[in-house]
Amino acid sequence: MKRTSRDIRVANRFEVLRRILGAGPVARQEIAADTGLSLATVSNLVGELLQADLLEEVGYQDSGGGRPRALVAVRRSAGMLAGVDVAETYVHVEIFDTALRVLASVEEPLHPSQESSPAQIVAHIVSSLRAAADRAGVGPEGLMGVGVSVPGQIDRAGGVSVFAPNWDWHDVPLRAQLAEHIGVPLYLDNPLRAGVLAELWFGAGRGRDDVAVLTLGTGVGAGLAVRGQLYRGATNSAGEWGHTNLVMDGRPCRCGSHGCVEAYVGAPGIMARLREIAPDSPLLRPGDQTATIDALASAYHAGDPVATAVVAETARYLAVAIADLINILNPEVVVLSSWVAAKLGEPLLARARALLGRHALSRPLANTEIVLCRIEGNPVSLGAATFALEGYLERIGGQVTAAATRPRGHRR
Amino acid sequence: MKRTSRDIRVANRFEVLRRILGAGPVARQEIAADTGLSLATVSNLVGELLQADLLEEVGYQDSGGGRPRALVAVRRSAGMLAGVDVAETYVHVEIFDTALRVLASVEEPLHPSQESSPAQIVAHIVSSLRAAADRAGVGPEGLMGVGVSVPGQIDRAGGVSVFAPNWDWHDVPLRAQLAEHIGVPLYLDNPLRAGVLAELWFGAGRGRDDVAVLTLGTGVGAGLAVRGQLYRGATNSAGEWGHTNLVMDGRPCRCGSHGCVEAYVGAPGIMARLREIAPDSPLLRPGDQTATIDALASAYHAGDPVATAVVAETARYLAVAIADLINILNPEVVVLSSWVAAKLGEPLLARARALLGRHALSRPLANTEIVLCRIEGNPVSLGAATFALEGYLERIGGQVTAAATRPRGHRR
DNA sequence: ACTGTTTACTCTAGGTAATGCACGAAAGCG
DNA sequence: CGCTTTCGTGCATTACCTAGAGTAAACAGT
Repeated sequence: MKRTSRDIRVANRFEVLRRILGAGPVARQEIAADTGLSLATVSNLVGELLQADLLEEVGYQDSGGGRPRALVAVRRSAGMLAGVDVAETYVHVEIFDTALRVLASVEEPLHPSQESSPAQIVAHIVSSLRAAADRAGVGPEGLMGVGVSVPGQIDRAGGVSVFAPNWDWHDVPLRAQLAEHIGVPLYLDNPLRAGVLAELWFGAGRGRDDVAVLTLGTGVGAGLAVRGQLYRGATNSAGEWGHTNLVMDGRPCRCGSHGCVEAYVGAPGIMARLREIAPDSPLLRPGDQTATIDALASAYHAGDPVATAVVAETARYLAVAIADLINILNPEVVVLSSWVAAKLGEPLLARARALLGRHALSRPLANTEIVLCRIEGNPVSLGAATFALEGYLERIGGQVTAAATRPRGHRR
Repeated sequence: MKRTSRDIRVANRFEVLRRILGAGPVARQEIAADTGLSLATVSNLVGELLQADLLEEVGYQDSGGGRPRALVAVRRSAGMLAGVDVAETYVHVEIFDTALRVLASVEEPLHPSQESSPAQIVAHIVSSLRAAADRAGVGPEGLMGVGVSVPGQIDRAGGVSVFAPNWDWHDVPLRAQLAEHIGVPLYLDNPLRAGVLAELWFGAGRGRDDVAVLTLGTGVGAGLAVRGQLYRGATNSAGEWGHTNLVMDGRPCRCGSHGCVEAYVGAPGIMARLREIAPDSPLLRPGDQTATIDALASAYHAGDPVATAVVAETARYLAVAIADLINILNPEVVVLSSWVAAKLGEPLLARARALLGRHALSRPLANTEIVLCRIEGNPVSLGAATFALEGYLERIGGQVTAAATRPRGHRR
């Protein structure tokens, strides 16, 4: 692992921009105090970002007798980024401004049975990206970068979908295929990693070193961050928490193994539990996970005993699985994300919390914050766009150091 | 996580010394090629280490017509380090030379029922350290540093044993108490972290980024390394793999939970299995884990069906638990260490390997090497001494750059 | 208005690191 | 005794971060 001083610079650049994004208009002094960097360095980095037109000075803050503090904020019109979330049943594209606020979004459905070839998926990505960019008033070539999240295992550096079980893809050079249609920098990765990036920049992971972001949806997994940076593992497939063991020789899992976490706390697992508890329940919508989870959520809030039993039992499994993660990784914060967490997260987490003490070691547990994802909109497309933002930040800067902000044009 | 250029320097210093320790006498050129550092930088770092007397030039290598390459090696007489492994039933001290070869070792037994106060343990550490240093021909004050591994959770920076379940210690300021008797730098941590440090410097973890070292003994746990560095987690308690779930509502574990990995693959767990399979087996030595595991090992090699069944069943559990770790962490290498692995590791690993494919995802599994610990002697005291070595390396250097090795005193 | 005070920012110098390049060192070869 | 080859190191350069000096922009009291 070759480390260079450039890495420090880039990390500091990330950090400064993150603070500004998180705190809105903010003074240099405050950034310096928060990051522990010297004021000179912050001033330098801010100058760099100002010159790159990513920031602007937006006002002044009285400082009680002295020179007022200039407040810097992200120049939202500096450019646009796109984040693409490709899932089994849809392609979701969002266009963001440089403050990562959604400007436009487009979703196209996918029909898993008929649409599974790379060419078809690529066509959907390209067409929905064009449509979204159009709505945001920019040509696709005007974007600063595009991040794409696709399920499965990704060779990020090569831009290759190494293996996507849902479409049975093997070594599909997705980035190259997309590059034929899109002439801006492309970043490919998977939803777990996009999710953790979104939390690190905009969610509960801000300013934290060690983070686990649990994706609770149809599939289940964890995105991990270590020392403030996304952790990928040896082959970019760390975080497959959904396929760790929960019950020896338990339910079969779609991964081929038995007793995986996913088989118990993923949406199909929850449906199976509902079927076990009440085979004829009207809450059960065969073939429709979303509707079933929705029905469970509203029945739970209405006090329905079947829904309560399903939630309680699911929380029992979830608690054990979260405890495992806490014991192994000792993270500062664990975030529950994705659609099952959005719909059922609150009762699941409340009940799981009460059980965690039975399984997690008490000291790591006491030092771990467990929260629901608070990011509005789709964290995966946000995270994908953040890959593009990071890529852009890595490219800027260099020889720019001196006298970047000379003409101030101050009031009066 | 504040990163500074000093960290880079220290990391490079570690890396260079690691190569020299691993490869024996080696030329600067080779180090540069291996590490990717420029020859100038390597020369600079080597000069620094030469001036600190940690290295010496030991010979020359013909280079076919040109100036011969000078070979540098560790000057083993440069000083001594101590590593202390404190366990439930013994205190084991080893004195090492600067190449981390054992010069002397002393072991004192502990009687857990009578000796559990910090003062008693400290007395044992101090007395055995004095005895060992004496055998190595050095006063305890002549050591370059002492690393101490004690079980439980450690506040490394503060040198405090935060919690040690076996002695029911809470917040014992062990380093301060030891410092009253030992006037050299002291480093406190736990066996999991010592074990992974030993593997990173001297074992299967050399040159690897992401490593998991499994400790299979009475207790079970994992030491983790990420990006080539020990991973501690938020409160220095990452790696408690032994207390992750293997069987929902399974065997009670001494941690208070149920169904933990430790309860199935730790030595007491293996004994319990033997008792289940053959309650009257002569292999069973009640109250003596070591003898029982020894008996199992030799019976296994003699083809005994009971021992075979016990090993096979244990391997089933071990395979699942290792698969979990591979799926979550995607490490490059997994090392099986500690005394159960030493005695029974070969058959356990052979059988577990055959089962791993059923539980671990195939691509991460295919990229993970799983090996037995090849370190001779006690990896925990070696790792503890390595903490002291790292501390020493962090302190040296600074203004030393110029003309360090001028008088060469070349042959002829 | 003027002067001092306070606070914010920037510039310069200095320290640390890595590295490319050139030159001296140390061989072998004719 | 040059000539060639290959090492190793000093020096200059570049790229970081930081302390501290200096400058800018306010306010307060004469």
